[in-house]
Amino acid sequence: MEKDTTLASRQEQLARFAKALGHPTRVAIMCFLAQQTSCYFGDIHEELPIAKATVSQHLKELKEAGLIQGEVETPKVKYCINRENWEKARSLFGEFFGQCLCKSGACCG
Amino acid sequence: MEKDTTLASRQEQLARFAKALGHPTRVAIMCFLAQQTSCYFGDIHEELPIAKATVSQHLKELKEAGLIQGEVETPKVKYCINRENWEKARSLFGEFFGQCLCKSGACCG
DNA sequence: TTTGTTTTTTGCAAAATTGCGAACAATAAA
DNA sequence: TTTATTGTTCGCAATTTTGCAAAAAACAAA
Repeated sequence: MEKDTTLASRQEQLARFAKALGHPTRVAIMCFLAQQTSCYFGDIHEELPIAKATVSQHLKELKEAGLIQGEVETPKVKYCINRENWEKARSLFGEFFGQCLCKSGACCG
Repeated sequence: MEKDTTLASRQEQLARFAKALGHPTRVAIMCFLAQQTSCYFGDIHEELPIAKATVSQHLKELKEAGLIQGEVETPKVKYCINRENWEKARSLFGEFFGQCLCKSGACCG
């Protein structure tokens, strides 16, 4: 089973990542995770002015998008960026913004 | 009135852009606009397997996020990327993915 | 076993998103 | 004026998202 790298599938993957980043709280979580060595649930919750159930929900979405991963260290849970997928996202966004710079002089004006 | 460049406001702006890009159809529209010299509504609609009302709705959201702009050329409407905001988005995503590369050796593992 | 700690899940309500057909708006052409 | 052309808006339904409190899960410690 080969990896699907068609334009459509890359666009879908980009949209999936973008959707996960489409909420300020989730962007804040990603930035926080990127700058911390310890990243337990409680640390993340402490940073945010929202209920822990809500934090958990946002973490779940980031996890399902593949941007982060969680590791149980009973009774805590340590969260971190999923480096492999993070790199994939970086690459897709890079390609997206690269090709969309109107090289051909397209666009209005 | 100064421009707000706090971390929180940049995160919010990034989330707004990301949210607009959080749907495969809208990503496809952006890619299409970036590669065309003519970009009338009809051309965009032709590319997509969805009703024109739906296309119009997606264009409206991209416009409200500031990523594109429309210009009436009766009876058509010409759409194009909003270069200024596009550059702003590119910069924000660049910063985001740049700082989140785990420079400090943070993250698990 | 009971208690305590940490996080997830559940249940609920409000709001937003998605998609479509039909109706409408704006203008040019016949 | 009537007719065509091109897009937008409206009204509707189905689904998803967002946020929270309360309950549940998982396990260590007393």
